[in-house]
Amino acid sequence: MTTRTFPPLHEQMDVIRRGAAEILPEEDLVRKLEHSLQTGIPLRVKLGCDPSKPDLHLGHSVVLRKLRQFQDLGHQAILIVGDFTGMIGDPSGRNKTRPPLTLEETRENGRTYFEQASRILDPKHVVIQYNSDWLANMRFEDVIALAAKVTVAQMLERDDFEKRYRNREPISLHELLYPLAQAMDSVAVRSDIELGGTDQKFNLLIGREIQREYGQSPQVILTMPLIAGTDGTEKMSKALGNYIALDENPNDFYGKVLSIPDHLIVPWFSILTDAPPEHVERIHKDILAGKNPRDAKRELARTLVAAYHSTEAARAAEEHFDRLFREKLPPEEIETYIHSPESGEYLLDILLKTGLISSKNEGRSLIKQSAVSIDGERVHDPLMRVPDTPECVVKVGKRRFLRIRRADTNH
RNA sequence: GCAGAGGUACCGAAGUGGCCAACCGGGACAGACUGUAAAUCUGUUGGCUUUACGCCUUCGAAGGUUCGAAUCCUUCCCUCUGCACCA
Repeated sequence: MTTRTFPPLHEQMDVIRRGAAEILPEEDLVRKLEHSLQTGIPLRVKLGCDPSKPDLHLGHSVVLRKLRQFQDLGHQAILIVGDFTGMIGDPSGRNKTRPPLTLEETRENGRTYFEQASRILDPKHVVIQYNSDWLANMRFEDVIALAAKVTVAQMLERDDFEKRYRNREPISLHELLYPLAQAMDSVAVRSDIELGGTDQKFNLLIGREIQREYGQSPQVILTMPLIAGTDGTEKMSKALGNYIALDENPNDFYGKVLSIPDHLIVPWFSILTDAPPEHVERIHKDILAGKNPRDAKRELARTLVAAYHSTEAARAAEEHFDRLFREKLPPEEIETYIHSPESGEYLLDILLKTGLISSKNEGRSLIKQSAVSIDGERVHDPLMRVPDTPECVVKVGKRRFLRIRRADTNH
């Protein structure tokens, strides 16, 4: 363990507090930071990741960004891949038990998780641990002893369990063990601080209790607010489809940000970007003063795309968006399908084959709704064939395009 | 184990022998409109085709009754509640 120097206490606290929902207990954090300042030993900051759903989105970025801040302050980031707990399935926020994964699947997912998280974290200074390393070796009596440390009433306090119980939805016994497993992770890595969304508060607190049982100084817990998804009401989650993935391509990323309701502009700005608080405040005032929120939203979209891709990509995405939706022109790059006239294919066949429609019925109904056009001409006939031109562009709905090129045309 | 309730399309939820490919709501998709992929209004939302009151597959699973079943019967699987049992 190398020793190092850290920024002064109040500076660290300022950074750590920014955007946090809760720090419990704050005095412990101060104490731990002071200790680290004196000894030069970094704090061990734990974040658990759930390998059952390895697609990270902006919701995850909130807590990852916080972890990054700890890294930048000189502390040790510890990422726990829940490969073992993935076999249990975390019930949070969902009313269906997850299908259990195999250990191999969770390992693989853990890898892609880390890849995506590296867009935010400093990947060189992360310790990655797989919790099967310690959980898989526990004996049944160890598990029972662990389970004895909490009561059923405590477990049922957890909002998700309580709700499901009240709604007479199934709760499997093994789900109750999840918080305990997560707590064992804290014991295993001797975490000083554990990060999580506010929905994790319960689990994080159990970690404190169990660490104490094992004679460790309990971790400080730091929760981050959950952000609303693109629909503006529900929290961002993959299950609800209101998310923006971290590896979303720049164009979709930009477009999805622009589609959020106006009231999310300020919260997203302040929690998802590095924009200084004064700047966010300025934007907030401008909007209240009647400035068109579109401009702020465009800036937000550019900022986010720039953070996850590049400034260049952000500009290109904005141009692409304007081209498509303001000027209603086809995009510059369109997938091309080579068509041989003698094949006798109907337009619908081609659209189905290229995935622009998922069934011919869908295609027919889209044609009926005048959602299909060729080179700007509306298609009305479901038995339409490809026009006898070297090349044409088919548009389905607002966003689906296909260039069809005749096979004999040289290019 | 006993008793009661229940399992319907992406989700929620109607439907208890034919008019059911299945009301309605959400979501999704589309058209109009718009600063926007927002809001609003309208439409579509199992598949196939010769687009038709046509054909095929679907209402936990498998069988059966019937001219005809999501709807009735049998067996099985699963969930919830209560009781019983219980280290």
